[in-house]
Amino acid sequence: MSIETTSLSKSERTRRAILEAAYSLFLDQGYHATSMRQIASKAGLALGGIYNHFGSKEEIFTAIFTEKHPYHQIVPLIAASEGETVEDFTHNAAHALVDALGHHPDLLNLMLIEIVEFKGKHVPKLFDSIFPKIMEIGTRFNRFNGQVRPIPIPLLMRAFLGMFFSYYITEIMLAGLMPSGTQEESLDTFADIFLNGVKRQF
Amino acid sequence: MSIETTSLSKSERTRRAILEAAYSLFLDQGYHATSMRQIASKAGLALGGIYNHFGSKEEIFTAIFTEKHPYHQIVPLIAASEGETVEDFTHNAAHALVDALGHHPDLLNLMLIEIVEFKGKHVPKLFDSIFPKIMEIGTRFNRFNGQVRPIPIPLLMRAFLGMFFSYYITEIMLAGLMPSGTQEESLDTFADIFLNGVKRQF
DNA sequence: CCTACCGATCGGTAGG
DNA sequence: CCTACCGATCGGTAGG
Repeated sequence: MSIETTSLSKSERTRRAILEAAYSLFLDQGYHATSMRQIASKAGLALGGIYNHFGSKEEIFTAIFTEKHPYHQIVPLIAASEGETVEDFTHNAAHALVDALGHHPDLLNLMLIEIVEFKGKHVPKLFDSIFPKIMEIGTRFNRFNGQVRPIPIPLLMRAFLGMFFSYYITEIMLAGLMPSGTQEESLDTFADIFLNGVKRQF
Repeated sequence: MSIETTSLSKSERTRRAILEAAYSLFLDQGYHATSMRQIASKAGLALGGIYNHFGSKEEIFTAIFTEKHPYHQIVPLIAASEGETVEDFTHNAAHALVDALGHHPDLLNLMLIEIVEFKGKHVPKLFDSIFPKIMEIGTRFNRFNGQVRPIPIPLLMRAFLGMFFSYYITEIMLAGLMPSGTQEESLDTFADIFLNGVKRQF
């Protein structure tokens, strides 16, 4: 952010400020509970000024949803993970993810907002740009031929991503309430379960 | 609903009507996008009438969250599932759940609304009433001594519930977008992965 | 990009 | 339980 910002046009910088402000407010309060006035105030301009950059409140959300969706961080990270065996790869990918997402489960909130407040209506458009990358990861698993049980690649990918969703969601819902050790241990266990779950048995 | 309703006092019937109306509206639109006027209209009374039964909009949500939370359906179903082996038990529980929840993933929405729009602030109170039941299920897994790898019971329960969350969430996000076979096949695969994941290897 | 404004709708209440 | 109303706030716009 620091390097880029200085080289952006003033209009572009304002646009980013609006997106950043709206992004953090949406994560914190959800979409409908966030007002255009809050966004304007946090972005440092008057209410009316927003409409020079976005046509409506929903247009702001759409821009955020497609530009800042965690998929854009998650998928490349997984794709960049290394490992000769399924074990290595799964663990590396799992930890790269959690390291990068920090322990900020609210990154998932963008997706949850989309489900709760928009009934997933923006998903199809986003999906088009992401599907190829997901299948790319699928081929990574294919390379571990014989190490993985015969599960259709799309389902395997769904389960792999699902592992993270379930980790984060149960963390949000149960964090601190269940006596379940540290977060790292929990993730390791989740990764282990997935790993043993997809591995071919000998 | 049919048998009970007739034996309830008029006031109690109105209360239920309000809860039912609000429930379906919340699932459909989320909390902040649903107005008290919509709830009143759908429940068949005037706006002011609601306040004879609930002190505020949030009080309605709190009542719904604690009374109609899917946990109340999920946990007993799992507890009632049978099976001599971990395999049988896991599969029976998984299918009992999906049969009962129908294929209505939006039942999960209550929980997602709580996360997105309330930041989980009602969870602790709900958790108190549910924790014992969850641990009860944990002891079920304990009975399968030697069949399951040594995973702390709370973590095992978290992973088990997480399996369903991830199934439903990925279904919402990817349903129809990914070429991944029927829903039943997908659930079976999810259950299989969990099962092989927690099973002790021989 | 701001000021000043629009009509609409919000949650909630008084008074009967 | 309804009618009629409250002040506050909403998303959005005109005009400069």
